[in-house]
Amino acid sequence: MVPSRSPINQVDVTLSERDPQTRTRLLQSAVQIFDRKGYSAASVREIAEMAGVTKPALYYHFGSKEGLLIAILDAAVHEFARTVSTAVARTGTARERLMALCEDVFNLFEVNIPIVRVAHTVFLGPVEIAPAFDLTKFERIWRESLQQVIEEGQAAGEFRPVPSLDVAYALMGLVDSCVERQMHPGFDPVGRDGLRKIVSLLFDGVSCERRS
Amino acid sequence: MVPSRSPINQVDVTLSERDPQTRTRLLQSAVQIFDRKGYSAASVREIAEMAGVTKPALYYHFGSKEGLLIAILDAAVHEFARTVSTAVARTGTARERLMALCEDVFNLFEVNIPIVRVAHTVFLGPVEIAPAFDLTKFERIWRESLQQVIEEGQAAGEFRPVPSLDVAYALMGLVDSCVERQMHPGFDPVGRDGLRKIVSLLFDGVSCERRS
DNA sequence: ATCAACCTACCGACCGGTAAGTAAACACGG
DNA sequence: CCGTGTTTACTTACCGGTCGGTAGGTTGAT
Repeated sequence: MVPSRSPINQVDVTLSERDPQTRTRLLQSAVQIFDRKGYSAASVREIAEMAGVTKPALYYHFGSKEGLLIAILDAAVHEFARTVSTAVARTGTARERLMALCEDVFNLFEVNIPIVRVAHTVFLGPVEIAPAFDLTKFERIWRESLQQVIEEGQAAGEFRPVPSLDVAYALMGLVDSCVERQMHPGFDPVGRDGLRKIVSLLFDGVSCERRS
Repeated sequence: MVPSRSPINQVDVTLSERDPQTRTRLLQSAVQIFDRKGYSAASVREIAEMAGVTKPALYYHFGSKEGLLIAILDAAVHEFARTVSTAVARTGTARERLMALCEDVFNLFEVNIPIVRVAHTVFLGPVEIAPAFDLTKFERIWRESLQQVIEEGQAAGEFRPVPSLDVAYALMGLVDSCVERQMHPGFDPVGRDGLRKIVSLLFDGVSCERRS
């Protein structure tokens, strides 16, 4: 398995231009390997080979294995923030906007499952392996956006006056669990329709008679 | 760090009896190390040392690193099944029984967070590291128990006639997300009270006007 | 005498990371 | 337009350390 200038594995390269794609290919390869093997079990050799370069090229661009992971997570958190901020700017009832926000986050995660798995296992996984990167950014961005729309809906008389934080936790839990069901082959995927039905349950309630 | 017969680290041993605690101590040590370092990054040397034995003792009892992991997960799934089956046998309204089931599962997970983290990262983590063990057992046991109570509640006219699977998914998602918030130091823990409030939201609904 | 339950000592493979060399692109004084 | 540092973006070759796993001996109980 010699590192080749024209790697057959995955990303093909137009050839003979020195830099411009190397960094990107390293990032793409790292996401794949981290996804399949996990961060700890992934080897920088394998990542570099898949990208068609050698190990020191990786260290030139990212400094360390952890630097590579942080670069991936950094890009992910920026894309997540972009998705959420555009979703919040929509119009409609608070319920419609919350549903759209949940769907947009679900869609973003669904098309980036490898990155989601990496972030997820790094975040909830072993404490001593955790990189110098604040993964709670994801949670804070999402929670604050949700709470904003929820409180607007309560001010408009659309929602009952329950604590907006609890509603935000509930919505995040529902979306997360739907994403997790997409992540594992042993689960029946719920899909966007399933997500809509489940989130609707939270809005409308399950019990016939309401308490409170 | 010489493996000692009377390990100061964690589990203390009554001393000089040869076998009977070794297997148990290995399991307890493995849970701690897997929790802190993750399965891949954990070393069998370190696990054996913490248990006060040497590596071949571990291989004598469990055959391989993966065998050790499977033994942990096996015990966990049995305790989980026991907890769920006793919780389902309670009396009361369907809502009360579902709430109690969610609380019992939450409590079980809360006092076993290291094992939960190990199972969680192994289950949702890297595909190629996944052991020869069916983690969907957890999901199946829990989902079927929930659906049973939900359908009884619907038959009694206590719940609206929505698909019981959707309600089960929602409840599992809510409980899981509360557990995940307990797992990470960067989150404000929600606790049992938070769980009750969040699950109540699903029963009573958030919107003022119900659709459907 | 047998056997379960370990121990010591060792294996080859692979790990993350680095030192030192090099080819191409670029900067710039003449 | 040319020669010539300087810099960028890598390369080959190597390091000490650790990994999971095992061969074979030892010890105490039955």
